[in-house]
Amino acid sequence: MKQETRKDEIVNTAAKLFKEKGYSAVTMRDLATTMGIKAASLYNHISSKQDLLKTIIISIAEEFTNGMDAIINSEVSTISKLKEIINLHVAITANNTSGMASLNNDWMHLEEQLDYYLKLRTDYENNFLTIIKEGISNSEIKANNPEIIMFSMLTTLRSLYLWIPKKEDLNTSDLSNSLNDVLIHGINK
Amino acid sequence: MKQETRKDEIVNTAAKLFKEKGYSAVTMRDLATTMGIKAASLYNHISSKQDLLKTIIISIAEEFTNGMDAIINSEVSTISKLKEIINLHVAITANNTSGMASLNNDWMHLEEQLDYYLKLRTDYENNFLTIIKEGISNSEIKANNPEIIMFSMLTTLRSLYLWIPKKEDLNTSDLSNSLNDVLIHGINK
DNA sequence: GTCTATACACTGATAGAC
DNA sequence: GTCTATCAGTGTATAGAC
Repeated sequence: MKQETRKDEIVNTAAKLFKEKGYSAVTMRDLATTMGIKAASLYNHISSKQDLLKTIIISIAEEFTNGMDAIINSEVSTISKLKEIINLHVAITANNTSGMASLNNDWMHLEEQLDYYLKLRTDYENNFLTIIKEGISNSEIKANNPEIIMFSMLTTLRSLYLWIPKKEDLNTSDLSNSLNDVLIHGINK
Repeated sequence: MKQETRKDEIVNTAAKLFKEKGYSAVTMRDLATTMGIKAASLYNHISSKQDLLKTIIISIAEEFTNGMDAIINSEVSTISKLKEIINLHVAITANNTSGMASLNNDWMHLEEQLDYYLKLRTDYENNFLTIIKEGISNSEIKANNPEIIMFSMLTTLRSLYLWIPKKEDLNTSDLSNSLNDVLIHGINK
């Protein structure tokens, strides 16, 4: 564990507030009050409010990109790859629920980094879709509309940040397994 | 079709802008400019910005409540009830994609109506969960964690607003059927 | 139904003292 | 690392003319 710097504290506090009210509704004075200091003091550690958003979102987006790159290049079955994608989302979200909220809801307020974020996001979705289409080709997956399959899985996984903090006794591997059951095998008997 | 009043035009334009940037990031001047008038003129038709949010969110929330009340009181199988819930979400979302974005993302900015909204939402989720638990009791549904089943279905359905506008050639009944396949029957062969 | 003019609180951010 | 003081710009909303 790296030592948490003052900037890290500010970023983490900002992420929590952004999760509650959204980037635009959180003022630098709100953030400073929560930290127990004055707004001007924040600027000794960060350069702008936008800097906070960028720091929160881009690091998580890159985690997803790196995870997906490893998965798509692994030589396992499609069903195994999908399980690994579920594990990836559960692991990243459990580690940073607040940041996931900003990633999902406030990416449009990125300025300089918006295009870069959108590229990471599009690439991720394309890789996900490729995996599903492979599964349909090799008959591991039913020939449903692949976009709907991806949409359904991805929106569930992207919304995990809403759900994980509610379960105080979270076991990430139990959660991954349950999601795998529901998302892959369906719910009807 | 009722005639669209000036207030309706303002509400619909506001919903579109709220969908793009979120309630807090949209200014009354933005809204006025989009309408082709000055900000002050808006106040001849509405009483406040908050009034717009309330109008957008509460009417949709009540549609969901009414739909759910009909479903939970119908005497059909659990699988049929779940199909009807999917139909309900597809129908409401197809009819008002922008409003669904505000419902999902900006409900926390409601003021007087916040508690009322939260009650409608909690009741809806409890009814949904009751239906799933009934299905497990009567062996229509696998004995997975019912909260995870609801979470997975509901987050997918709540995110439909992101997906429906992308499909220019939308056939709502095809979409409902595809979602039913994926959500109920799973994706693996 | 829309305008101009205006109020006045709040916003992100900087300068410079300690 | 935090403070006080401050600025220029923007926020919602109102009053009153046309």
